[in-house]
Amino acid sequence: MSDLLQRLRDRGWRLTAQRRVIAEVLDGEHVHFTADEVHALAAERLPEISRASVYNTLGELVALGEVLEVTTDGRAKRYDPNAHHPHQHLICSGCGTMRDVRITADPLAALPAGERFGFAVSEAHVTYYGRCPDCAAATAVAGG
Amino acid sequence: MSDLLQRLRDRGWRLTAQRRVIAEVLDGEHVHFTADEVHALAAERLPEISRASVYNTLGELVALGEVLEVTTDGRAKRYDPNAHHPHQHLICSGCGTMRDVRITADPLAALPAGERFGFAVSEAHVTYYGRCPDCAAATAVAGG
DNA sequence: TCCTATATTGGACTATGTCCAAGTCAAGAC
DNA sequence: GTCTTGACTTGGACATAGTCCAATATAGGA
Ligand SMILES: [Mn+2]
Ligand SMILES: [Mn+2]
Ligand SMILES: [Zn+2]
Ligand SMILES: [Zn+2]
Repeated sequence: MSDLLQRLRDRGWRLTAQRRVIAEVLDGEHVHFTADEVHALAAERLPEISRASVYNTLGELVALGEVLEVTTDGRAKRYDPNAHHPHQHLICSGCGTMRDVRITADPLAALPAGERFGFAVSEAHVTYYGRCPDCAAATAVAGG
Repeated sequence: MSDLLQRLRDRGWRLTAQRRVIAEVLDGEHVHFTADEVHALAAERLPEISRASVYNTLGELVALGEVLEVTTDGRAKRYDPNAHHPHQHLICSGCGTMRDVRITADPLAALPAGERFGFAVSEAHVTYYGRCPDCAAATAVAGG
């Protein structure tokens, strides 16, 4: 049993077939699926799983802090199981691929007091944009 | 005539009543309205303006680089007329208020080569989260 | 004033996400 | 192993944000 499933059981969750396949789908590196992608991948193993269960389970995992919700484009939210290692994101503006990255400076230090408008600032998200190697190669072929 | 309307005319845009009121709505500091908010405010001056025209015009302004599209929560996109002065955003996690902020370090410098995965990285967006003074005061009263 | 390419409009349609009442089932009790 | 029950799942209705289109209107030049 995965660490995630064990933690969920410790919290009193019933380990249903639906929750197992969702946990399996979310197991991996650089995983940032949309709810519909999670549903499609889960349905490969458990064809009758419903969209409602996927949304329910993802929402609960986010509430527990086991999964992060990431919204970058104006499209569907993405679900990130890498919740226990703080990180930022690098996104390809061509294909949308998203990589986890770790940065070497604290972005909070770059926000001077005079720019805080009296807010109690607690968190910063940094999102990098660029072209991935695949998209750069495709542009080179197509565009000259 | 505003600078924005002048630039649009220079680009060959027809200056319709709809485009004028949308430009008026977008004139101000710390403006980050949703499309529906732009529509409601524009309709105060021009009641018959359609949602389609608001979406059309906002989309064109974004394509021209006159307005920035900002997506932070999973809700509606926000439209930011402050496109000619690079800035980042500070958002209240209580009420959603968004302020423009300028930071003192280049976030690109914090992303080491080993974390770039072969991407040609071109841009970074930093979003700060915290509680605004109003929401902090409300919490202090309600929560003790 | 007239013409016409461009812009606007209402409404149908798509995508994403939420909610609910009815049925199902995991897991503890025995 | 069987029973019991409250938690879980489900399909479908509903909500919100956004796109698209054919018909209509109009800005601005001739
Ligand atoms: Mn991630
Ligand atoms: Mn802004
Ligand atoms: Zn790419
Ligand atoms: Zn606030």
